[in-house]
Amino acid sequence: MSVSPTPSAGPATDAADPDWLRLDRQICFSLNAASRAFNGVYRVLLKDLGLTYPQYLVMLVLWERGALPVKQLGEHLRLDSGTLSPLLKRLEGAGLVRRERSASDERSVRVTLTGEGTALRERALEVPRRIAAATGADPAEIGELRDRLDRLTGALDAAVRELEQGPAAR
Amino acid sequence: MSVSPTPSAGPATDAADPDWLRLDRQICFSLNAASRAFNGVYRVLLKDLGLTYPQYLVMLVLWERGALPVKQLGEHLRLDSGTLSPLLKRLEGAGLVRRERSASDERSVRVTLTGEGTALRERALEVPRRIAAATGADPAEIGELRDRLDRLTGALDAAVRELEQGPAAR
DNA sequence: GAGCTTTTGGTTGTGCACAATTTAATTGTG
DNA sequence: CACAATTAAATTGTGCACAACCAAAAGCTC
Repeated sequence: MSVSPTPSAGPATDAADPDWLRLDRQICFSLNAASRAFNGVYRVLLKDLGLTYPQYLVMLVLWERGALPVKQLGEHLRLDSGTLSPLLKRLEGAGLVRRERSASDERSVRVTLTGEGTALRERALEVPRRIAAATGADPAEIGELRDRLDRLTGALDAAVRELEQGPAAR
Repeated sequence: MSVSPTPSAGPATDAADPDWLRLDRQICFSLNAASRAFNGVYRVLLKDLGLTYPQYLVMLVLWERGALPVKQLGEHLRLDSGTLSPLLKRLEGAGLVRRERSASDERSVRVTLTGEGTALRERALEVPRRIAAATGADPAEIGELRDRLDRLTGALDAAVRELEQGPAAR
């Protein structure tokens, strides 16, 4: 591969080269740190709105798409019911959404914005600008980073599918 | 800015332009998704070792630096005792580390690798290579992404500090 | 229509992140 | 020495992520 050989040590055990573990840590670690740092900024900015960051994501989808069943909400956000069910109950408890069984399909639960939930959008409008300011990067750079992350996510998801069902061959 | 104006609607309220919320969602959302996708790959690769991803990070630090007090472990990983204490107890329960009060400073708890914990390193050596393969990117691209994320994290952390103590002025 | 599979949500349990509080040991100051 | 302030961990409580499992409702097939 195109991995540059370690210029320093290790003639003896190439596989035990500590650099492998260090390099790796920095990749995954950097992403983890960035994710949590982002979370920290959102935590501060959303405190006034009474929302957590995942709750904000749910509200964004509802503001953009209107009422949705839980299933579709989960598809937009890549979250399953184990995460969404309690989250939506808290949003309902806060008076921002209603959850009501569909009449046509009793299995489906439709999530609808209340008046209060719709009104909250006004106060959320300035959040993106403040986030952009916090990143200290211009929109073009942010866009490039986003594309790169999306490609990475696609590759990682594909790798997981391959790892899980590839070797076992079902 | 380079944000393309919405071709469709909204002449009335510029501040209510839905694009702001959409664009924003994609930045934070992409990072969140990438972080969780990475977590998914690690989950699969680390299952054999009996480690979760944060536990793996702790082990990486210990393999690299040797025994450390909880405080320093937390500084390396940006994690506090609320996260580390139960995590370390689980690692101790798995027989990978020991936790012992320092003799010189009874407040401090020193985390030490057991023989089993040290031995586990051998089996972890192949993880980075498999992660790199899963990303589908060459090391140079990964390195660039890492630098970008680190810069982003720095800017976000600075923004949080400013938001929290700047306005209030202590 | 009886019986099977699929779909949709919910529940439970484990583990992590983080804020807030608590305890014990140490340090600093009079 | 007494006493306040600081420090290191632990604990508690809330919320999210995800796996595993369950239940009810549709949809199918014969």
